[in-house]
Amino acid sequence: MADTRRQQSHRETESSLRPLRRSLPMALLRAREAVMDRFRRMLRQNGLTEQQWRVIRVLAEYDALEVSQLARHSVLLPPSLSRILKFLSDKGLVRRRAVDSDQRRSELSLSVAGRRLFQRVAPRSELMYQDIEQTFGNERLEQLYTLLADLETAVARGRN
Amino acid sequence: MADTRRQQSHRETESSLRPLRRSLPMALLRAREAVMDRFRRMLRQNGLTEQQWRVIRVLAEYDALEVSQLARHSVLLPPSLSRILKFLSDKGLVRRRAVDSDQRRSELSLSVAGRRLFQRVAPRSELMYQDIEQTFGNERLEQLYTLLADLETAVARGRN
DNA sequence: TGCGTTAAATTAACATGTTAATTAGTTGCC
DNA sequence: GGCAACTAATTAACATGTTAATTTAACGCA
Repeated sequence: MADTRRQQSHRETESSLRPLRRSLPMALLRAREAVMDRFRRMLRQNGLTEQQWRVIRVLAEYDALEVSQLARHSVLLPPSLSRILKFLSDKGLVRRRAVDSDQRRSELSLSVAGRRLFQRVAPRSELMYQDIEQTFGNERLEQLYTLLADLETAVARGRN
Repeated sequence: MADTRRQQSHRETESSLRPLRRSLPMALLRAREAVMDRFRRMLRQNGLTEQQWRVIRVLAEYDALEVSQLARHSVLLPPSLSRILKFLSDKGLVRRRAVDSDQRRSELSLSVAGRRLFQRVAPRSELMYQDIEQTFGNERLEQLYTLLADLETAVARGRN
């Protein structure tokens, strides 16, 4: 009887935090890691990190964006994006263009090489998505997208 | 007509990757960031990062674990965990105990101070969970947990 | 016993996450 | 016009993510 605790082993006399299985951040993290594991391998073979690819992908979709917009769309904090943009423009994949009306801002866009890279990698990415759709099922995938968006909205309320 | 492209603006003549709204990794990331934003603020006020708290929480639930197990349960890669354990044991929150049968391994557990910290922070964490449950609804939360676990299983299959 | 192999954990190196501080440019208002 | 307040972006500093290399110990087997 010295140790009857097992799975739910936090002592009942101590503050009782829900078990890890009921942690939403953990569940989201594990699911994301499971999905990204496949993508990361593919991206690495193309010399890209997950985040670098996000930036390229956003620019391919929106054509030209300022840093703030790019940060929002790619879900990157400005400091991270700054470093990534330095890397990508050093590699000649991204171009900067000054904005006349405001010298603090600049517009980012893909270079020709950047577009070529996107065109090469995008099909592989798309294939993986389709594989997931097939394995997981379109219906459940739709449910998941909906729930995730709703969750985002729900927790965003009551902040600020 | 120079720019009729809008949301779905990647040129149709280029390889067509799904729009960002249909990216599962992005959706998972945004949802997680929305949730974590609240937790991170609270944890920081207690001098902890998200990952340090994960480790403490796992140890509170499992009592004593070796590094590999701890890494798996806290969803941290061994290199990250090594650094975090150095930090936590420097702070006196975690203790190491050698394993007799195998000198490469060691067992980690919370110190008294670590347990006290857990007891102080856990209630605040639990409150946030309950707030999310209330805002988002228990039923949808259950659906989400189920879908996330299923997704994990689905994409894990067909790997190695 | 000795040695090649495997395994656990850490360290190394570089990229990103996170918050605070800084820089440079803009705006409002007198 | 000039200055205070504000804003966009970057830089700084430290923590973690990621893969490769290294260290140390255990194991298998001749």
